[in-house]
Amino acid sequence: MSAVETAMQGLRAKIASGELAPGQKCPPEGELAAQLGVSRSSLREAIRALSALGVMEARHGSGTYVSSLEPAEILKGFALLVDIFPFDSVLELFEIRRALESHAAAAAAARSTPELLAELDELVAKMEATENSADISDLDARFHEAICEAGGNATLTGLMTLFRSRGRHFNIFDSAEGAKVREVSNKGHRDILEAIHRRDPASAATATAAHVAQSEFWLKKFRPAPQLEG
Amino acid sequence: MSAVETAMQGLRAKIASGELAPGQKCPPEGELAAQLGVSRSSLREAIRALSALGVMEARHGSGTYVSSLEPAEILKGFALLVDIFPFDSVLELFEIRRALESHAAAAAAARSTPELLAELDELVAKMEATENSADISDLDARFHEAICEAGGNATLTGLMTLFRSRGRHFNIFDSAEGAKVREVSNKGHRDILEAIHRRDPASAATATAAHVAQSEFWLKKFRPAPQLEG
DNA sequence: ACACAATATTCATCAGATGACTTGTGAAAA
DNA sequence: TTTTCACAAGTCATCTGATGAATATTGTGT
Repeated sequence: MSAVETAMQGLRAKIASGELAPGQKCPPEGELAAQLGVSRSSLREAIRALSALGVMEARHGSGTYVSSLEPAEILKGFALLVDIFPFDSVLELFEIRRALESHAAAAAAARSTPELLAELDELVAKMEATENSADISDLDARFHEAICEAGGNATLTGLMTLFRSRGRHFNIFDSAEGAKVREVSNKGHRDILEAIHRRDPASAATATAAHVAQSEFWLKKFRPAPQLEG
Repeated sequence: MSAVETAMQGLRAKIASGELAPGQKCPPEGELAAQLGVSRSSLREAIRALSALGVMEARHGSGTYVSSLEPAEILKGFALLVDIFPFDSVLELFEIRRALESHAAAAAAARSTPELLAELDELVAKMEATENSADISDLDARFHEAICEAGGNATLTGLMTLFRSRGRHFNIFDSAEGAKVREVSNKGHRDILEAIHRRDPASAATATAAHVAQSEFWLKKFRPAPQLEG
């Protein structure tokens, strides 16, 4: 086994065994490298790899820490990854969104609270009141996220937020038929919202599936070039 | 921006722009480091991070290559991650499995082929014929994977295989009520199989949801310690 | 008790040297 | 001609040591 693999396995073992608990500070690089029997360079590469996976976090001047290990938290680090997926794969993500967001919407409808309904009402009203595509995109993202959160599964919520992040770069609200897109999108949100108001999980699920499918349709139709910032 | 971040962004940009295409070989470390304006050490850490994310692959003595960038392929690298998730998070993964595998099973039922049916028949027959828990675990995994594959979404298939990988470590077939577990599990597989034979997507979905829920129930009940190898 | 400066700890980066592995080349043998 | 083998070049892997930068701690003076 290579030195870096040795270090990664060693760290993984320390974490899995509880010797290094989530949030805990690790020994300094030099000491840790000695413990694991590798050089500081190799240990640093191992830590860098685990950092990329969201398992550890190195803070300059302070130390290296084990992260929370919550899937929802870890998923946030993968946005960079989704950005470079090929277009066809993005379409596969939409199918997954369709299934999972429907599921979450049904759960949200079953357990909705006045607070959730109030927030969703406000978001939909704001979306219908503006034509600024950036604002709409933000409101739309929050609308879907709030429903996922209400579903009660933080991992699912994180996964959906991650998958949506790529779609947002395509800015379908800015396309040639932007007005039409907004109109149908608003209608979709209304349908979902009403189903949740009625505490109707089945309708919430089908409305959400239809809405996501609609987004997918537009994305396929326009297939605008993604905006790569940075 | 730190040196390693600079290198990662640079590599990401080269990949996103197509300068480095999937499968392509990168320039040697020294040259790449010079291009990006960082030291070899920093570049190596960046490459190590991208390797952990499944975006690149360094082959000793040969060179560094850009990976296929297929989500299904990239997901395979995350098994290490799922291994260290806290137990409660694993339960959240089961809810996701329930939704997604149901979806895939419905799709598989709608588009099943004689080849798929033949394989599933054989897998179920073998599972019913043995009591070896390791074999059963393998066959069970293949059964679910084959159905996901038939669903036609490679990303979804990869995601499910990843999520299942953690559950397998718990070896519920070896628990105190192993015989009972096997019996109910086999019944669940029969139900799913028959629904697919009948080309009945709705039944396939509900049978799959019930089967996954059953697995989740047992896992909660026994909560056996995971076997950490390595 | 508080503010602030000095000190210590720790990660970040760089440079250079050496080892290990892969690959292609060319010569020798079949 | 084809196959086999040794060798050399190219490349990644690892280690060491030194220096810089950010943070945490300590001590001091008010």
